[in-house]
Amino acid sequence: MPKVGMEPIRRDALVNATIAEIGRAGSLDVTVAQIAKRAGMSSALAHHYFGNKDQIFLAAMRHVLTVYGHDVRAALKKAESPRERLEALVEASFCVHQFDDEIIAAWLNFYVLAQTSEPARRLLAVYQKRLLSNLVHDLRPLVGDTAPMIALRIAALIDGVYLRQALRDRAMDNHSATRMVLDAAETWIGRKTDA
Amino acid sequence: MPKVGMEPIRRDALVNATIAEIGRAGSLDVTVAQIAKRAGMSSALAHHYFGNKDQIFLAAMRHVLTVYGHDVRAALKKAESPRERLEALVEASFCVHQFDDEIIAAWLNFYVLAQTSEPARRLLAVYQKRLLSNLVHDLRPLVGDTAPMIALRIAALIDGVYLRQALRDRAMDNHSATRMVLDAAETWIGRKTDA
Amino acid sequence: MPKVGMEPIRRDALVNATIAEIGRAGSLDVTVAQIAKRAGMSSALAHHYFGNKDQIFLAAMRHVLTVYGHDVRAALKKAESPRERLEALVEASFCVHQFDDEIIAAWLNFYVLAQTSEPARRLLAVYQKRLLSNLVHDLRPLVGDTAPMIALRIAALIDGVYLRQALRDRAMDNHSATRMVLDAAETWIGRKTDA
Amino acid sequence: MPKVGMEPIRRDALVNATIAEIGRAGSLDVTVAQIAKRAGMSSALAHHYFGNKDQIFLAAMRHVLTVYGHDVRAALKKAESPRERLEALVEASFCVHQFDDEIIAAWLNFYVLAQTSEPARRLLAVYQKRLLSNLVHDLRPLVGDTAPMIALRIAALIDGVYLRQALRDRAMDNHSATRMVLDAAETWIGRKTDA
DNA sequence: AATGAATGAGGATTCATTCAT
DNA sequence: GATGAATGAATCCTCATTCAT
Repeated sequence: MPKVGMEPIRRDALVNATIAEIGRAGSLDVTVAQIAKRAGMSSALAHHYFGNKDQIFLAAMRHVLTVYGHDVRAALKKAESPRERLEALVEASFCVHQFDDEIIAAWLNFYVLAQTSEPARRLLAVYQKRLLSNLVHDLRPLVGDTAPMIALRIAALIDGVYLRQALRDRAMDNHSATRMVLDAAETWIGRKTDA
Repeated sequence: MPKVGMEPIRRDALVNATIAEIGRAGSLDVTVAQIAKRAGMSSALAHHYFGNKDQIFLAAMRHVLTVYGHDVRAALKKAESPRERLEALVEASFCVHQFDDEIIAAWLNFYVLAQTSEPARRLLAVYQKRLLSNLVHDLRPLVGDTAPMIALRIAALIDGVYLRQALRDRAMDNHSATRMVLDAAETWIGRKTDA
Repeated sequence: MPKVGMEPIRRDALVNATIAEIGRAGSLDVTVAQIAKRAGMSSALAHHYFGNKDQIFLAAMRHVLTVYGHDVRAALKKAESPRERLEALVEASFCVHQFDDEIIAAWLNFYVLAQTSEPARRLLAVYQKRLLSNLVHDLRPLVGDTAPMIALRIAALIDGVYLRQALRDRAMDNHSATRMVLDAAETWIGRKTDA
Repeated sequence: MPKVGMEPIRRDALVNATIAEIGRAGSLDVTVAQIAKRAGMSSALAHHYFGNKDQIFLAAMRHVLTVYGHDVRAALKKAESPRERLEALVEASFCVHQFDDEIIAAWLNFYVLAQTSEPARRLLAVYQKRLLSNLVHDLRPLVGDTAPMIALRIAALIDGVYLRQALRDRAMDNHSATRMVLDAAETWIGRKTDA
């Protein structure tokens, strides 16, 4: 067995384990030992690769945001009109990679982490800014100057749906979530021209 | 100094200190000692009055929800039409007692707490259910059978605004927040009768 | 209600509560608060009357030994021959006041207390010495110079029966216990002359 | 210093330190920190290896019982007749490993522990049952059907001697203790054949 | 006489992190 | 590269004890 090139494998395993453990615990009260165990290694090794617990959390966050970014890009690739792109953005936000109990719990906790950790806050801010600018970009042809305002509403609505989902009380599937946001947006945009 | 009847005073002090500390820390990683110190007593006394840390957190949560409930009732009292009541509900959600950095941080963390603690989950669920049923009640005269759906959108929107506020990035004041939600709702409701 | 003359009542209540709590807990890990609560008063009052926890334990110990002393004297009063007195001593050791789960647990724990507390050790030593001298006194007419040796055996046997009883495993009632010790002693003493 | 395979060494050290500390304190009021310190390590490491204090106590108890078991087996190996085996059993009970202040204090406290802890109770019960069945087995050729009764007497006598020893008052050495129990038993058995 | 109020001192337990191998 | 070993620094919680009333 080659001992070289293990680094990316180990790091991936830790990142995934981190998300899984946060999901399981429903909070950031997760020990490095738990994460490492799930990732199949010693906690010492986790430290070796990441330096400290904060870095592990940040890497996990980066991973979630990266996957989300991929989902968005993939969805946008298939879209051909502004309205399709808009739908793609919302769909991506609720796509199966994202709208999963584990990931939702992770998102919620990343918001909490962002209260304490400046790097975490920055990561989340970047994601929000990107979503907003995407939304504005695709809304402008449809609604003109009210695009920023409506984009903000849509973004907030998406976040709100996530937050409520985190309570698992009146759970929705990803399709209903997408529909709900798109239907709400529909009224703001005005009757469809194409879509 | 009276040496009797301290219990309610101490409990209040602890509850307030808890919210303040959660706000300061931006997380539930707050020690009983910190809370007790801010409340001006020993941690032993905090345990004496609340039994354990969870109970302290729950009491703090109950307090926040109670204050919110008061705000809602006060706002509703002045409202005279369904539409006014609707506006009152949204306004109360963003009223100055609620839309304060400290309280917002507390809310966010209570959502996290609800992931772990069944009593906490129940408390939040009650609050959500009450908000929803209030919204539905006042929307029905305005929009008929779509009331539940629109109520859900409004509730999600409110939560979303809170969540984004928690990042303190593009901070809104409570008026803008209220306006944003009401404007968004306006489109769904339509200018049926009046205000 | 007269407030005077409460002291002996309170002290008795505390002593009884102490024994009961030690019995319940099966150990000396009993808090002053628990004892005071069972005795129907505040722990502060318990301290007022006894000074500190050690004194409470010692008083409880003294009480148990005193009751035992009474039982012995009462039993001896009815006895008319050395052999009857001997039987009376053994019977008293297993009489219903003594051979009760609560009291047995207390005895066992007093032996433990005696390891740490010199006054406790002295109390137990006094009890042992008195039992021994009683036994010797009544054995001498029956067995002559071997009395001290046989007394020691009987005393040890009694203690051993107590110790095994503490495990509640192969529980005996007080009659069987008495019989067992007396039968054992019988052999050492030789065939009965009177009794 | 080897940095691997420390576990058994550490566990042994902790077990011995536990017995020593219980002996020193004369009670179970011994902190993990004290035990760990005597064993030459941090209390965190003690927890790492044993999980919690109860497990440490149980391990210490198991150790004492195991050593006793070894002593018994070793003594029995040299015995050739029932009577010799009987003497061996009693001797082993008072052998130098057992009849040591530290170990006696430990035994006494394990009896107390057994009041609270079910596993502890089971351990003691096993030891008692084994001793009894050994005694019965070797008494039967000597006394026939009264073997169980006499076994019980002997067992109780042994325990009683231990209990009295715990007070350190009229301390015996292990030879006198053995003699005392064997002499007492002699009368019950009768000088049937010889040894 | 009686108690609620209050705390300092501790004790079990956890955990991130470091280190030697 | 990998890990078991090890610990200091917390943190929750308990409790005997004191004090003001």
